[in-house]
Amino acid sequence: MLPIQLFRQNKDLILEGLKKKNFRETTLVDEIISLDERRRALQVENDNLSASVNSASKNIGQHMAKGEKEQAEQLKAQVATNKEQAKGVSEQLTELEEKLHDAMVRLPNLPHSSVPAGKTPEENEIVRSGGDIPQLTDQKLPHWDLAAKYGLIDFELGNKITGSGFPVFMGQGARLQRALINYFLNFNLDAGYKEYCPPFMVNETSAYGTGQLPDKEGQMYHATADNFYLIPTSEVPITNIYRDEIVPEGQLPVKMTAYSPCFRREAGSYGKDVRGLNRVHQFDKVEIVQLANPGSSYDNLEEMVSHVERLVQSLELPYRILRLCGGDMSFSSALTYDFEVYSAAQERWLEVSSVSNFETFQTNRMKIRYKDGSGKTQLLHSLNGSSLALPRIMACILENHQTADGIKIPKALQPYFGKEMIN
RNA sequence: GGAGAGAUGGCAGAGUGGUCGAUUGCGGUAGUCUUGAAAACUAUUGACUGUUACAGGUCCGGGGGUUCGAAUCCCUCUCUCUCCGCCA
Repeated sequence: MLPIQLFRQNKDLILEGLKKKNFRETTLVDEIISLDERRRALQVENDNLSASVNSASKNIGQHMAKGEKEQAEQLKAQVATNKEQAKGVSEQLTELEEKLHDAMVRLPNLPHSSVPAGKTPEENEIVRSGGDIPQLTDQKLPHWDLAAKYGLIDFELGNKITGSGFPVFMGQGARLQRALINYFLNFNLDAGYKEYCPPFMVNETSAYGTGQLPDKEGQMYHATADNFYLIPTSEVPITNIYRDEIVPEGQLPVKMTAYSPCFRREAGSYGKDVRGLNRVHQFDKVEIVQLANPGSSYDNLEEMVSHVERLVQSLELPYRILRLCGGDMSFSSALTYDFEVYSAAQERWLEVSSVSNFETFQTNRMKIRYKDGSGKTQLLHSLNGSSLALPRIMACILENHQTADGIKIPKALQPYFGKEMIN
């Protein structure tokens, strides 16, 4: 949610940003401005009525105490008419506030100035790349075949137990999952992140706070009996830890990390995108989240990007970092870097991490604030990134590190996996 | 699941219809004293909205009601605690 002050002060900036993000319903902006003006006028009217009721009520009390019944009765009559008016005004006010709020939450975040214009993923900007693409033999296999060959993952069994998109990891495959989770968490801890193990279901307020609601309603699994949502990422519970909090400036930046399974309905996906581990309904991910001082949040973003980069490098995988164009960015983000790893067997790039600065878009909804040097309460900036999502990392490890003798485990991972090879 | 008790400012904890946005203590901040620190003392210290700035308005778990007036009375929802039951 954008701050309302921005609409009053700099409408053009909003329109420009929305255009870059290819957001079409720009009439919402004028609607918001006019709703806000009407709301404030009504607010003043309402406040004045309340003020006169308040002071009259005080006087009534004093008259009653002195036994001056007549004056008291007169004031009562006056209060009654005031209250009649106030009732109508406050009903209108509530209605306007709701309308205003509904309009505000439908607007996406504005892109940072460095975001390239563009509508499709092809227009994303390649920032840099690293690692070497391995030369595989003609016997190279995609990960779903490797998973079957070494007994690592059973996709069919998942169908039987739950449905498609719920793979069963087993044997060395299950062990590799556990190794990756532990390695990622430790890597994040070493960089100063605090570890959390949050609930995997959240209430409506939390889902709304990080922007999943109302924007992505249909993408989350919904436990309707209790009105809980299965988390699509641990960003949701982790960021909500600080909902309605004022963080002491000395604690900034707040750095948090968590492992969680992630649940996504992925309605509308199809084709080669969903083969094997490329797109599943339940997967594991280690997330990093920061709450940062607005003055330095883009430094924090760069720091997170290079953190994730070192992690990808340590897995000995070829990667590239993209700066997403306006049209490919998420609803809530102001600037997003995507990490893609090259799958030498599928001969395509797979997204494995997405690192974003949300500026005040989430914190405005969640009221996550700090006190600045002059003692004024200000919104913090929130940032997050995957560090890392497991399925495609696993796919790429299997595919890129396959040899005739088995699959080589990257050095950094060996202490966690306990072996040098899957064979 | 059953029965009972409760939810007040960063924390603890008063307040059961009328200057209560809220006594007090702790904590925080500033100062006095001190070579410095501690202690002691003094002052100050909630959030939101709104105004150029004042003023004004809202908030005592959420929502609704009674009343001229509600932290205080009534209804309802949520959550917490205690006991019983069940249970990884």
